[in-house]
Order: sequence, then C-alpha cells, then structure tokens
Amino acid sequence: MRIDPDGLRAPYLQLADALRARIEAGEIPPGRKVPSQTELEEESGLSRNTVKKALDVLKNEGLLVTAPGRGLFVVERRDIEPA
Amino acid sequence: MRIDPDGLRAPYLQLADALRARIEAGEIPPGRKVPSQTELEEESGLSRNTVKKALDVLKNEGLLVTAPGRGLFVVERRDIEPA
DNA sequence: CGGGATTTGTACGTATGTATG
DNA sequence: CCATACATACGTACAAATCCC
Repeated sequence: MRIDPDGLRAPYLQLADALRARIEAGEIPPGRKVPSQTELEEESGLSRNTVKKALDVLKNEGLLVTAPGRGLFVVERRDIEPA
Repeated sequence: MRIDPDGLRAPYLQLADALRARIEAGEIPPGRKVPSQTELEEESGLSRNTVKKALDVLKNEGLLVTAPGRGLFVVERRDIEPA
C-alpha cells in the first residue's frame, strides 16, 4: 500500500485510489468485509483521520458502506451511478 | 447559527442543514462569497475541522465550491443534479 | 518583486460516543 | 461487561493559493 507522503497527490487521495483500484479489480468482492480502518492505518502508515478521509471519498462514490461496530463493506456492483 | 452539541443530529450535519437552507432560500446569492471557514467557526462555535466537514457535505451536493486562497462560493443554480 | 494577511487544504494526535458481537 | 469497530469533535501545525500594499 505504498503511499508517498511527498507525492503530488495527497496521501488520502492516493489511498482512495489504491482502494478503488482493488475494489474495481474485483480483488475485494462485493458484500465482503474490507480491511478495517485500523488495518488500513497500519498498511498505509497514515493516521486514522486520514484513512477515514479516504474512505469518505469512496463512500461518497457509492463504492463502500460502513457499518458501525461491524466493519467496512464493498457495495454490490451497480456500476457508476452517484446519489 | 444555533448548533446543539447534544442534539440527535450531529453538529456538522446541523451546520450543513443550516447553510443549505440559507443557500436554497436565496439568502446567499449564487456566485457570491460565503462566510469564510473562520467566520463560520465563530458563528457556529464549532471547530475548524467540523466546519470543514459540514462544507464537504455541501460540496458533495454540488451546492458549494471552494477556491483556495479566495474563499467559498455558492454554485450557480441548476437545481438538484449530482455529478 | 517582496512580504504580510487571509483563506482553504492536508495531516496528525487525542478524546469520547455509539453500535455490534 | 468487555473488546472491536466506526463516528464525531476538538486542537494544532504546516502547506499552498490568493490578495493587497
């Protein structure tokens, strides 16, 4: 999960991109639980807040949904369609 | 800008609601500069991050755009239509 | 062009609340 | 009751863009 803190693109966007790629590549199946925020923190070396910010992007895109106390889930595939 | 920190609705959502109402009521004309984040902090009594989170909601709704170094602007009215 | 003031963007650390199991 | 996991909020620091003198 290489994140370059000095890259042109902000780290939270790099993380969002990386996760989006993994989801769209089918690496993380729909309806499946995704690595927890804590795991993503460790994988990426970013802070909790920054990880959440990346997840916010993907939630806004409709790719992910979060369930308090349960985890992070990939939304059923319905291609690209915003709210 | 009464925000109830103990309300059922999270403060950042209360602020987003309040701003949305002011925009949709035409109180803040399109293309006009909106109170700065610092001003919104003072008006609402919320922290910078929380104000920004409220603004993120409205930006995602397409109601606002931000311009670094310049400020916050109400988007030209094109009714409700996401990306 | 320099430099300060203003304003938004990004990031971290921390504390607390809520939901689930 | 406890552990895990996400949600909200505050404070802080620094970067980048813009504006104005």
